[in-house]
Amino acid sequence: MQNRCLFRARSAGERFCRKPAGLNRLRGRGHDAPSFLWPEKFLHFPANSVDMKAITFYNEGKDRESLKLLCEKEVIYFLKCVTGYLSKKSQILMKRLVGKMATIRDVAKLAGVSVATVSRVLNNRGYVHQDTRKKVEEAILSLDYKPNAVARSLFKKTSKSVGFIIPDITNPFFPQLVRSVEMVMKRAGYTILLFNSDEILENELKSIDLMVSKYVDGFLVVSNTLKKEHISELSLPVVCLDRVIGEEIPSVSVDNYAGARKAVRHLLERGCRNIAHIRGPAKVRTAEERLRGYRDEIRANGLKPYIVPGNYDLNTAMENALELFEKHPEIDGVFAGNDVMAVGAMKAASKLGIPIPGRLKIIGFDGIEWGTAVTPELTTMEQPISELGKKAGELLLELINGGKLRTSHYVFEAKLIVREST
Amino acid sequence: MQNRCLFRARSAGERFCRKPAGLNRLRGRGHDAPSFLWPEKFLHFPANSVDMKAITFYNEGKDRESLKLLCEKEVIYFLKCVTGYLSKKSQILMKRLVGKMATIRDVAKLAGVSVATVSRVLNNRGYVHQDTRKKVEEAILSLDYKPNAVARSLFKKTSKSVGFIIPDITNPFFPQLVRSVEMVMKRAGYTILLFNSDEILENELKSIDLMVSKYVDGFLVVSNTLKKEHISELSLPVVCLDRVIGEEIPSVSVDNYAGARKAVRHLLERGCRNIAHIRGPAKVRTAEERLRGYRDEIRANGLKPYIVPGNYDLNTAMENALELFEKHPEIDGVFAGNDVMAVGAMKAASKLGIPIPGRLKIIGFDGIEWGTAVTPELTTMEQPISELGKKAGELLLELINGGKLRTSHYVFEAKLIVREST
DNA sequence: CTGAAAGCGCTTACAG
DNA sequence: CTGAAAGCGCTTACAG
Repeated sequence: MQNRCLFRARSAGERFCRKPAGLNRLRGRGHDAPSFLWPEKFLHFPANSVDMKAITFYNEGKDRESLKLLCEKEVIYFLKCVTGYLSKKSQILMKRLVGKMATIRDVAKLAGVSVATVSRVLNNRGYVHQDTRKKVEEAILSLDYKPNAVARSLFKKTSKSVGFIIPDITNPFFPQLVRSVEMVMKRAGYTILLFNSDEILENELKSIDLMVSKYVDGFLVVSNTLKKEHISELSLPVVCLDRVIGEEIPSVSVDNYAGARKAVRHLLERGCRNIAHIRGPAKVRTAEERLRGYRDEIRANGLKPYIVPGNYDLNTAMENALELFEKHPEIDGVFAGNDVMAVGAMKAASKLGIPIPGRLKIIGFDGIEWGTAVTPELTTMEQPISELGKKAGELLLELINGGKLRTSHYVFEAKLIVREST
Repeated sequence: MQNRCLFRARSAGERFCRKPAGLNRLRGRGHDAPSFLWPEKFLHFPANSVDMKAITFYNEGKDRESLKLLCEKEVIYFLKCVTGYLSKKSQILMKRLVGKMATIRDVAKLAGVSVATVSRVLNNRGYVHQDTRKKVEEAILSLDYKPNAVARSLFKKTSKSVGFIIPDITNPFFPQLVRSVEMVMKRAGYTILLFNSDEILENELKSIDLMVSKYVDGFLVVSNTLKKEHISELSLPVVCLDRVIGEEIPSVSVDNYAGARKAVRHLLERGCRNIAHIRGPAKVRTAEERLRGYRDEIRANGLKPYIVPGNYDLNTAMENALELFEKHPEIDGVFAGNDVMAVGAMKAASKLGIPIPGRLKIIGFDGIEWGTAVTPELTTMEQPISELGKKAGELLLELINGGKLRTSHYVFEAKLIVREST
């Protein structure tokens, strides 16, 4: 039996890329080897020595064992030399073992056509003869070839991915938003890069730089800190979610002002006269708008406003509500800036033994799932979160496909969901 | 004044890439233009006509106005021709207006060095003379150059990004997990690609294909459906989270069995004798383990098991608990497979007027924030979610950097958090 | 209908 | 210390 050895050892740590010295003397020695075997391409594993056992295996036709051993031993081998006259099955096997993906050239070679042709059938563009197409498709299948997205990106300057900057996924408002955005984008073949910004401008800017360098096709952002200057120079489709950044940047949001007024009106209709508002954090647009809505509605009814600070989180709201209820036992209604704070207020009331909705009625804002978990269930101004996400995703897609950035602002209505707390 | 016109109109929709007919006759006409201006590279905008106003502006030295007009009018212009002898300031301006990023070649040209040298200072590798480095850094700054991550990826076969497949971000267990993973990965310079799988194998496999084609450096996965065959052939670092997939795949999880026994033991210590278990979905490993823990602990104490199905969600659990409580009024303790279902059980009890913890004690599993929102606050077996995520991220990073996939399984303990429901 | 070649924007081994 | 050149894996306009 002839020696089918194709492998060659190098000293450990050695690396080279092209024209390694001495390699031009390398020839195939198998009876089916091409006469001249200049290695076009090869992989490198820091090697110690020729692995005789592997060679023996290989000579005995036990490809799998041989290759496995070589991979384990980290021996250099010359991929192209080998694939040049290995059986198709072994070729695939080898690539797998080595974690090397088949490329368009492999497919072309196997199908006996040019890479251009393969590309054409891949992209279904231009003319390809039926028979040629068939050959190519077979090659693709047998090599389990998957086009390399990175290479495609580099040429097309597009990556089939979009970024999504949110303040904090841990805030129960966002998971649903992310989910609905992902759904639309995935359907269109886009991947989501998720960034939590903690509302810190620097983080947002860093994320944007990263996205740009990765050729994202656009991004969605929920932010108060970001200004239009940061975005408008980007010449990249951007859609703002939940909060409007500027006239020029398309956005999808909810009418917080109207929603707040409606919430207060609901409490009024339920007979409340001393209505407090637990407000969200200063400088957060949604919080400001809800506060304004509360103020205007209270004023319009000639009532006295009670405003306590909150931070859109449970504990601050609970503590401040506790203080409020103790200082102002006349309070009979609370409009909380969001559901989480509403739950905080409910806990405060429960601690003081104030029955809900008997002596105190509470309404929140957002419509997150928490509201149905608590007892009594929370009345709230529900935001159509999924629709927000869906719309934003669709808008972004439209911008990406249309190219030109049209400016448009979509405003959804918050919807009163009456449950047990009012 | 000389005509500094550099722009040339084409008919609408026309596209070309190289050697457009007639262009070899194009010359620069500005006094500072190079003598021969073969366009190496240019951008195309479907154009209508030469914009004389833009040319006038340009001739008057009003670069900004000129360029703006041309961009608006979508006129072809020859980037390289122009950048060839435009002032540095105008160059930057132009690129910005056109949404074209500076490349390494622009930097090289501006600094008067080769791209290799620029690359060297960029990557801080190899020798670069101080003065050269300075020149390059200045060019980088003045062009606001950012290296293109995609091109780098293509060469390096690495993308500084990792995937994260989870069942559903909407499940309150995952946001915190995602957050903590993101934190470790971001610190190391990695971006997260998020995939919601809905536990559907096909989705998971699709996501994996996508990730591979995008050269992710590894990924994290929470899945029951994925088998080791799907992963082990990938030669890509993978870490399983929350659920173990196989001996070979490194994992980070919680000892659900022990946690479940501890939970039941806690109820026993609190005096419960008829303890029910609302189990999680069949075939979900965590659910099975918790069930087994419950069963063994109950059996070890010679008690009778009560097991009702649940689906890790609120409503199913509530309905089934309702039925259970009505059929078995002797039940005095509930161990729910997760917190969400525990809240469901609480709601059921509250509907039937069963006082908690007076006549019924409830304990959950997970330690999600919900538990503190409800009244009474939920006793639970808290999983160290953030630590899980952190550990998983670190493990993945280690695998990515180490290259070799070592197998290791980290198991955390669930911790009893006694609150008001027991 | 098909292939050769140039190019996307980087990095690296090699040869000065 | 620096530059020319090849290559990562694709796509596309052009020339058959």
